[in-house]
Amino acid sequence: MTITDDFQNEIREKVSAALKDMGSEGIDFVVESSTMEGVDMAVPCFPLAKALRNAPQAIADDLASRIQPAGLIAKVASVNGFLNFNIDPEALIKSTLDEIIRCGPCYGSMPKSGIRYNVEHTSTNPTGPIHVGRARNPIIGDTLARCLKRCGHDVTTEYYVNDVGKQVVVLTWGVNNVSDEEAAKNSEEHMKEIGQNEKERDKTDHRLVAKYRVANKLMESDPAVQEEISDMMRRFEQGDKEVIDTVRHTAEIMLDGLRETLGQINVVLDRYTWESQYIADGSAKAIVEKLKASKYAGQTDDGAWYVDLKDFGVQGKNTKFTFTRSDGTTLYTTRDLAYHQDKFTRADRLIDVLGEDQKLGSKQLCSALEIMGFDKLPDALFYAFVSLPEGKMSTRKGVVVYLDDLIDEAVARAYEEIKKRREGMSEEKMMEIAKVVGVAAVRFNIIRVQPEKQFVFKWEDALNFDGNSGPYLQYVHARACTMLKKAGEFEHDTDASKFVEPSEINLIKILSKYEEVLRMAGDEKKVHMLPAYGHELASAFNQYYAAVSILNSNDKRNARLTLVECAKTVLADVLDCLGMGAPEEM
RNA sequence: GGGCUCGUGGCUUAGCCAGGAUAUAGCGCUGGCCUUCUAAGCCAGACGCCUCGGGUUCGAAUCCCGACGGGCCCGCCA
Repeated sequence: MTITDDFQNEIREKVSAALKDMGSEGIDFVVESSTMEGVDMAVPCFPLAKALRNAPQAIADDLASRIQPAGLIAKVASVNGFLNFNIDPEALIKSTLDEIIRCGPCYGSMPKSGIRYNVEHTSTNPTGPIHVGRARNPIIGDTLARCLKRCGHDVTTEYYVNDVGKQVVVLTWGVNNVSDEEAAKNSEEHMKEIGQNEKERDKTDHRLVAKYRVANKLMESDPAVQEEISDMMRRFEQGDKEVIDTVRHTAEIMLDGLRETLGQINVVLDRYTWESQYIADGSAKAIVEKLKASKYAGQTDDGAWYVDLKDFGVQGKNTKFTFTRSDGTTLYTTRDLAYHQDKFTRADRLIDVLGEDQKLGSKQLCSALEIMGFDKLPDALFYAFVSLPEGKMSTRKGVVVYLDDLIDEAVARAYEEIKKRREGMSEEKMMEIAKVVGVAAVRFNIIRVQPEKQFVFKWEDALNFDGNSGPYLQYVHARACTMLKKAGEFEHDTDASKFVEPSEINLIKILSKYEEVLRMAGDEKKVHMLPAYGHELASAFNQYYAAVSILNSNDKRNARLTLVECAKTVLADVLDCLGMGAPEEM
């Protein structure tokens, strides 16, 4: 419950009472935050016109005359058919600042809900390094998880590792049969193809993917290799423990590389769940039996089982959702059902962060769970694909930017900036800050765009450190920190009468909105609201900073420093929620 | 062929779900501001038939219908 909620409730009560006075009890109306400058909340009176048989302006005038400013309502006015309200600035200022001082980093966070959330994200196939197209997934997923925690939920993040299927088998064959020399040669060609002169980096995922590329080529050109891989596939399907373990082991090595990359951008997952587990423990088979027993189940002439989902809103020429092959073995989707069943034993609500290509699959999954009698279904957050200006990202066509390269480039760029402006700073310190700043630029650039919008990756934008960017927010944090350091000890002063500058009142109003933003970003899954808020906050701080001399302000010094500290506290939490560091200098 | 989704200044983008007053911000552009708390900054300015056409409404960027343009999907793949 924020002060804005209280304010809104007071307006609601007053307007209801006034309407009752006017003999129109119980009429519905809305209280909305106003876009007009100098107005906080408004009740549009146009919808009331019909019921009251009067002009909107007249109604607003009438209502305004019946409502006296009291409590949080400082001013009531009738303008153009709107009933406008202003919040008591003193109450807003005092309660906001006191609350931030009282809560510290937890300001804006909501009380424990007791709800267990499971956020599955990233889950890329362990067959190659993460490229910027895939990077949207961990960044959205990790940010959402951080927001949900602040909404009071218990959140677990999870990566579903696909260690079953042809791709990982091919990878495994490559790792065991392709020589280092062959891989190195392929690596060189590949780097030339994607237009880079450097050597492919010495990191497990990059090393292994070279062997995967070679294996794929050999499989196409050499029937003997094709046969070996098919044989492995057969043994895998039959449950040959040796093959299954080898494949899993390979996937684990690959995953080490991916985990390292994710760690670079501050994404750490709580749990890794292996797809092969659901074959081993028989739960995928149990799903098959359950679905077979349903009235929607059927079998093709070849013996493959499916459920028909035409009654579940699945459209198109093929409404059948197949869950076994004709030989009775399970499919990826069958295992995914077992996986979701498992997740529901560990969490109350599931969120899957998925590429938009998974939309139909996700719907089918939900329908199948419904058929099996699940009362709760997973929720999905879809994001549109990332492409490059030259077109769709594709490792095969050599149109690709690896996340590792993007991070390196951003950090190098940040290092240049620091070196330019901070003479005499130690090399070590500069590197440390560059890392934090570069990563922030990368994450911010991706999270700032609404997930459902298509995203064209541009180096120019990703390496932008100005304006609406991660480093911009960090810069403000650093500014606040150095100012507080220079100020030394001071007493908190939240006396509202000391805050009179428009820029400081604006800043405080923005601070007061943080909880609402977290609720939108978390519970409403609108993750992109958070970077927008961060920019708004940082921008307001910079305006304040430019307009008011803070350290030399006599009787207002403590009050202003208090505001700087409060802004710093909130901004630090915004940065943390975005998975970005909050440097004290830069 | 069918389904889903996006379309907002030169470029990127908020607002759309819960319709309201002058459509948000950034990049880029023009001009100004560092002997004063970090100029990764601040201030001022130019730039918009909110893709198009209908409809609903006192009122539409927002809701409905239709077109056009981009993306994604319609495997006994994962």
